[in-house]
Amino acid sequence: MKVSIMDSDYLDNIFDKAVKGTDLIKNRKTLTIDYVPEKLPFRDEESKIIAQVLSVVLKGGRPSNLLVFGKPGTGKTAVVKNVITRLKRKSIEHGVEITVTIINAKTSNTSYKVLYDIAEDMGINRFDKKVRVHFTGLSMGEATDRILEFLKRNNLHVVLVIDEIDSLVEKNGDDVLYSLTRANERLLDSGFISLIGISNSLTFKDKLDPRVRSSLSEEEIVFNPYTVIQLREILNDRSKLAFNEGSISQAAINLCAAVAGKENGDARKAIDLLRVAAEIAERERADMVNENHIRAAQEKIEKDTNYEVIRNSTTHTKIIILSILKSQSGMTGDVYDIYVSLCNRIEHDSLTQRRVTQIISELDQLGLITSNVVSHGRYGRSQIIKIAVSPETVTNALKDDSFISILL
DNA sequence: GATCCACAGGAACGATAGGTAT
DNA sequence: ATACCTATCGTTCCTGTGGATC
Repeated sequence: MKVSIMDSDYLDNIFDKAVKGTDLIKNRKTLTIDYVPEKLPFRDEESKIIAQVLSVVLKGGRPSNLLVFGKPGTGKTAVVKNVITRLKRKSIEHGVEITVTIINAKTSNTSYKVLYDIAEDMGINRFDKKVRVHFTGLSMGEATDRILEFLKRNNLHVVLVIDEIDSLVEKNGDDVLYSLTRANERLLDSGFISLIGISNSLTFKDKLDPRVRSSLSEEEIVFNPYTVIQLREILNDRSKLAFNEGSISQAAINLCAAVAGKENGDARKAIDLLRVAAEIAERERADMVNENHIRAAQEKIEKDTNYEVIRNSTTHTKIIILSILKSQSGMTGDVYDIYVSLCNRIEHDSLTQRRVTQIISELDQLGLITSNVVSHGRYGRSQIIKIAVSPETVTNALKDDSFISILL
């Protein structure tokens, strides 16, 4: 009986703690990806330029199209969003009507889905039952026509933000962008579209058709990565909002900044790291987030993402990952042979080598494996493929699949 | 220097699935 | 009922290539 009393004390303690809010974290929301702070440190210049470009809209003019470049986590999206909310506020003050549509090209990963999202966001489907842009079934041309028709009829001034625009072009080419940049010619004076493209890739422009390129990048702005010192200050600011006084050590913040600094100055990752570290510290019921929590968080993030990616792959992809793990040499031919024999063992049809190399290069892009092309002279050219994840993570993730677990 | 291996990776295309227009 | 739309996964066919060996 003694035990159960202790138990209940112990539980009470947890609940009390939770209720009293003696947690480390004061405001959890400020550590999530969606949170956009009021002021973004070190991005004044960039904000100014974007604001200047867009300010034309307040006088009823069409702002130049704008292309925003920068590595992930350099604050592109946040700055653009910030400027736009301010612009909206001002436009209401001045009695100017503008429509702002923000879409993410990575989540809506096909050309048609992009158009659908635009239509949805602008509210076409709510206004007009007859000329809706449906989820599917329309031709691309018809969908664009309907969107433009809608703009024309309502004389809308649209600022269209396409986030991660590079992933759209990568996968589907620039057809959509072409028709969007040409849209103003068709609209004449009834309404307009201003495009703001946000790209993670600096070489994005090279993949565009020259006509699209020149029209899309009437204005350009590059976001440089944050330095470690800047990251530290950002994290300091953020942790003042997020944590209770004295719940995080300066050393932990410094380490966090250093880690993220190594990863291209990615502020998003830095903040993510902070959040996971805080969660770990809370679970341990530590009274302060310290450097060890940051290190643990780093490990956890890496493991979790890889685990999820593998677990959610198709059977073929899983077998290929396993083949790479089992292969001694890591050469394509070797991996493929192993793959085929594994497929035979579970009586699963095997894919052609062409398809397998494609899947392998997809895995490479995800960072699950590394591959280098090596020439063996007379004995041909091949990739050397290696798993970039710990073998335990792989086997853990594969264990859940009853099909595959036999092969382990 | 020519040859030739063992692939890499582009292009075109088909089957299938989910849908609209008339 | 029929024509037509796009996306995804896969196949077939193909051209290109770094460098050890002849």
